[in-house]
Amino acid sequence: MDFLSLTVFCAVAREQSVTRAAALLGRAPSNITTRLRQMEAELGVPLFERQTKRMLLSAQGRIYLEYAQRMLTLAEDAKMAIQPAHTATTLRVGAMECTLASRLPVPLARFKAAWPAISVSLTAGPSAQLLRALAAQELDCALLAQQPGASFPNTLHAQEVPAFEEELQLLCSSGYWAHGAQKVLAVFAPGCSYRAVAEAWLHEHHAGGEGVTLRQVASYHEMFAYTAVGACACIMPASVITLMVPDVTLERTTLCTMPTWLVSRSGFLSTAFAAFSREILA
DNA sequence: CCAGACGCGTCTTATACGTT
DNA sequence: AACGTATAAGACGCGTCTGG
Repeated sequence: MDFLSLTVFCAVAREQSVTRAAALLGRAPSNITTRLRQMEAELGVPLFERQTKRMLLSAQGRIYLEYAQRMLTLAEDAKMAIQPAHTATTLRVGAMECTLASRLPVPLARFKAAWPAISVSLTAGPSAQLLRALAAQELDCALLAQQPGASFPNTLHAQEVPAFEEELQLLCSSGYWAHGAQKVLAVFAPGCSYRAVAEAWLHEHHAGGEGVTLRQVASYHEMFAYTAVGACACIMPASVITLMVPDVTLERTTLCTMPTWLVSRSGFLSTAFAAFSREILA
């Protein structure tokens, strides 16, 4: 078993196809097939269930994939330990849009200066989507909001550390709640942790949301613009409001604080991730 | 120590086979 | 017919062995 075989195995597992894995790795499909057969012969178990047009991981294959990825990460780490300036690697980071905008620019700049050979791939999304991507091994780590005490899904086997404390504020135009008209609360799509806070707040303060409708928006800028013109109210982190630098008079009421966690799969620790964690938690 | 012979592993190409 | 996997045959590169 060598690292090339592990790379081949991981590629087929990811693509679910020998042909696509072969194209990805720049090799002939038969070469990929041979590698897999050698691995299966050596291990004595089938790593894949061959279907008509798909290669699906067997139960043993799924177990082995985790180890294969760890071995490849470890190998990359070893190279980085020897030649930190010349080992190109990518750290896949997921983060909520607000965290990306308000919290990450400074630590990311510091990280890039200290580790120029490490590329950072950034994915923005709501917390639930980031958790799914983390579980599917599409991300190495993610920054997402979760109430203290709430647990992450068992399937993820997550390890998490608190990174930031966000103060969530209710933002609205002056006297917005005093008007008699139908009220609107701007929120992000389901899966956003702050939307859950907004819904809980509605439930508690507006009889389960009676008389208030939710308007789904795609960005904080959209949310802020609707709020500024008095079309709705919204709940957003104070750090994001600060970024907007509003020159309009809006009422701000602090509702609660909520931690943002740096989450990764249990046992995952690469040099790149360790360095990134240090910058984030500094 | 060096050069050639040899064996082994890995690769590609061509082709067969099964399924949709 | 198109797509995907498996197999066979031959080419190539590399390491080891051996004789000069």
